[in-house]
Amino acid sequence: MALATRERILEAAGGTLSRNPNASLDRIAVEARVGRATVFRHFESRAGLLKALASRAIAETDRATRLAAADARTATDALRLITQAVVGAGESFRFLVSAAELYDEPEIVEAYRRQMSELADLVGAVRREGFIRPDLPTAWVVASIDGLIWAACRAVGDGELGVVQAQDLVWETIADGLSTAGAREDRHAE
Amino acid sequence: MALATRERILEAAGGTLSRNPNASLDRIAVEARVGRATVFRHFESRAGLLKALASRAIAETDRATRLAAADARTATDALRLITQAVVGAGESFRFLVSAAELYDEPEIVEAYRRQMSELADLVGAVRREGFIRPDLPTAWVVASIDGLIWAACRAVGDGELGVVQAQDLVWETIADGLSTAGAREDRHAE
DNA sequence: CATCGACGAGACTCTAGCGTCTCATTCAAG
DNA sequence: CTTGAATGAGACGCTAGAGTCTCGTCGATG
Repeated sequence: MALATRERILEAAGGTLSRNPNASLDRIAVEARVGRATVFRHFESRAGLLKALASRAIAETDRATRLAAADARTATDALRLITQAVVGAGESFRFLVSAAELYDEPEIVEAYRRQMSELADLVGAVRREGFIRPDLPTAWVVASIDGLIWAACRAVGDGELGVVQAQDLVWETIADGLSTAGAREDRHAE
Repeated sequence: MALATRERILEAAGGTLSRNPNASLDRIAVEARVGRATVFRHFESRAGLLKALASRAIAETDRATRLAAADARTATDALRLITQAVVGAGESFRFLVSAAELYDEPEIVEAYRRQMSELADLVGAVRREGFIRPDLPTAWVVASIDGLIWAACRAVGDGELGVVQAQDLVWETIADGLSTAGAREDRHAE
C-alpha cells in the first residue's frame, strides 16, 4: 500500500495547507490518518513534500494543456479548455498561492516561469485570432486570467459555487466581463 | 520620533511580509532599520503587529469607501471608485492574502466579513442599476472583483504595470472582460 | 508457521524564532 | 550640564516544530 499512502499524504497536505499554509507536518499526518514518521518515509523533508505537491500540480497543468492543445481547433478554444481544466483541478493549486517556501526551489520556480511563458504565448495566439482587445497589455491579460481562476478556485473551495458553474463563469467573465454590455448568449460553453 | 518609528515598522512589515509571508521579526526590524527590541516597544507581539497592519488596511478601505460613497452619484460609480482606490492602496493589502495567523483574530475576521458584506450590498445596488448581468450570482461577482483587484496589485508589485494603468484596466475588465466583443470606448474612466 | 516490509507510536535532539531583560548611547528639553 | 525618553545591541530562556531513531504491531506472502 506504499503508493496509496503516499497519495493520501499528498492529498491531505494539499487540503490542509490550502486552509492553513503554515500547518505543521503533525497536523498533516493526522489529517492523512498516518503516523508522522511515515511522512518522512515517503518524503525527504517538509520541503520535499511541498516540492512533490508543487510538481504534481505543475504536471497536472501540463497534462491539461496537452489535452487542450490536442482537442482544440483554435487557440481561443485551447485557452478556454485550459482555464476550465485548471479550475477543475483547483483543489490541487490553492496551496501554491501562499507557499513562500517554494521560491527557494529553483526547479519549481523554473517550471512556473515556463508555464507562465507558455500561457503568455497562448494569449499571444489568441490575440492574433482577434479574440482579445488589442489595447490590453498581454501582461494584464495573463494576470487577470490568473486572478479569475484563483477567485473561482476560492469560491469553489468555500462552497459558494459548484465546480461546473465556476468553470463556466470564469470563461464568461474572461470573455465578456460582468456588465450587461458584454453579454453574449451564444458564446457560453462549447 | 515615536510615531515615525512605529509607522516605519508598519511600512517595512507590509513590504517584507508581502514578499515573504513567513518573514521573521528580525528580518522586518532590519528592513525598517530598527532594533528588534524596538518592534516590541511598539507592538505587543508578532500577532499584535499583524493585527495593527490588518486594522490599518481595513481602515484605509473604509476611508476609500466613504469617500467613494460621498463622491459617486450612482452605485456603479461608487464601485468603480472603490475598486480603483483599493488597487491604489494595493501595497497595504498584498500581505493579507497569505496572513493565515489573522484567522485567529476575531476582531479582524469580523471586520473582513463586514467589508465583504458591504461589498455584496453594493454589488446588489449596482445590479439594480442594471449594470451587472442578471444571470451572474452575486457571490461570483464579488469573488471575481476580488480576484481582479488581487491580480492588479500583484502586477503592480511585480512592476508589470503602473498603478494608474492597473486601476483603469481592472475596471475595464470588470465591465467588459478581455474579449473584443465587450469593448466599449465610451466607458473607460470618468 | 516464519519472514519481511510498511506502518504507528513515541522518545529524542536540534534549531529558528519569539518574547524579555539589561545596559550603553543618543538626543532633545530644561 | 543634567535629565529623561527613545533607541540599538545583544544576551537569555522558552517553545514549536523539523528530522532521526527505535521498537512493537500488523498483514501479506511463501
